[in-house]
Amino acid sequence: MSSCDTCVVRNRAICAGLDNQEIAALNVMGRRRAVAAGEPLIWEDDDSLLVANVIDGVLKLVTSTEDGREQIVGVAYPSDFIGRPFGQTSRASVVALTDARVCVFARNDFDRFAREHPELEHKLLERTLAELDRTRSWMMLLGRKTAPEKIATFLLEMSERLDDTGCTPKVGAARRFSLPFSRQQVADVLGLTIETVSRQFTKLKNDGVIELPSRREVEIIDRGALVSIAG
Amino acid sequence: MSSCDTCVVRNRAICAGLDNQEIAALNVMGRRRAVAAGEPLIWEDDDSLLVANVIDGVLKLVTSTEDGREQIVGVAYPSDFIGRPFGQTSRASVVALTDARVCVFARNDFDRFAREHPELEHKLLERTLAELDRTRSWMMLLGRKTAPEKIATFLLEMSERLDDTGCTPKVGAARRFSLPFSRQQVADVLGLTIETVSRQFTKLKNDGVIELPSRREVEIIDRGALVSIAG
DNA sequence: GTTCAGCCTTGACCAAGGTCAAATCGGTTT
DNA sequence: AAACCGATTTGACCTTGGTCAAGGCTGAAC
Repeated sequence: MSSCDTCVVRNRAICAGLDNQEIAALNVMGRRRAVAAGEPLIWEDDDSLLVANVIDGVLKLVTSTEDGREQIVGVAYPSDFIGRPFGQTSRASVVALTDARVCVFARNDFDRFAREHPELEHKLLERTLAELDRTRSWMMLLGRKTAPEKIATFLLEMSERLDDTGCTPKVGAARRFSLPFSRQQVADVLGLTIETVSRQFTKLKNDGVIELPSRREVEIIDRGALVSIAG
Repeated sequence: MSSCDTCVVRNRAICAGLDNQEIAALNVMGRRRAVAAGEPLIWEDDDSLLVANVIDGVLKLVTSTEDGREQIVGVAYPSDFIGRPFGQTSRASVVALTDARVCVFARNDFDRFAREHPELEHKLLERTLAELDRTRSWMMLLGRKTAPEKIATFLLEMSERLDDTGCTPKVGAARRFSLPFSRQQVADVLGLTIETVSRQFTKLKNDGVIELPSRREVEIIDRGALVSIAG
């Protein structure tokens, strides 16, 4: 029995829709790997040697300047695809934010397999197009939104992606969730400093819009206010 | 004789590599269209009804907030593909910056054709992955770079994309070029205001890094300085 | 239970870049 | 040549968010 048979993201990842024979072939090429929180999986500007599906956990895609400034350019959740197929180098590092499990493939093998399986390439294309849409709307946030707008938008997006109630499949947005990000990482997503993030969080709490039961925990009290701040 | 036969981007656009029969089929589906400078081709949040290849000219992809702030999230040059295949809505408007010619397809027809021609989908995937890389490095610029760094990075990118010397195929970066952007549009690309853009241009001129022979014209005098400012 | 280290919050201050207003420039029309 | 108009530049001023420097929490280790 292949590990794909027991894969929890089997029907949501790009593997969905492949027939048994194809899954078997993929299964031979790939292997599961655990990545501890904080551990990198792919390095910026390195040769692109591997690609992967996220099984569980959350990972960040990050680019840095020489003088150490960081910008998180993407976040990968379970069933997301990471890495740069059909290209020589990766232009972002991939680092686990939480303990994560991924299903990794050598890029060469994956590229070859993908070219032979149009259905897989199609899935990858759809995912890449959706990611491009999401990335572009994040550009609007980075270029044109104020700090309060950025924070509100971020919290709303998180509440759609995460859910602490254990309710699966998710029904809309979560009221309460646990951030996979430290304050610094929130700052790196939004193009702000850690102090500004902290001050905006505190302000939302004081205004009764959110509760902060612990450092990573967020509870949305007044979603309407958040939507209106997000602009 | 099909218009593809005389198409100047025939070997660079996603049509490259298709056989004669495929080109003939595409040719039946598509039609050429002129878009005047300033004229929109696709509207944000509209149903995604068409996709296109750029034949010549430059177009911007732009998203706006309700209160009128704009962010240019992409720029399309000849041979680039625009529009949102395999999706119900477009998340950015596409507007011509210069007079442009495009080769448009009804999205439905294009989607169907693409699914039947894996080689075409592969080309589209490669292009989309490259665009995602470019978009992500622009996120770093928007989130983490200062105004002088943004302007310098922008001018260097423009000098690689544009060339007034008429030298084709291009040999490296142009020393002198004509911006397809107004000052306001430069501001909308970089997440700045028109005044800041103007001041930074003037400063670079006063420092002897660039010349500004006319409003749209730029000549790079000291590329090294520009690279060092870009960081 | 104490200690410790790392993360987070808060305050005082500062500067980059935004805002508002006016002047200037470059083309075009008359 | 004069008038005009939109785009750009420039100047004065101000706000947002960054910087720097203490403190305060919190959870893990002992």
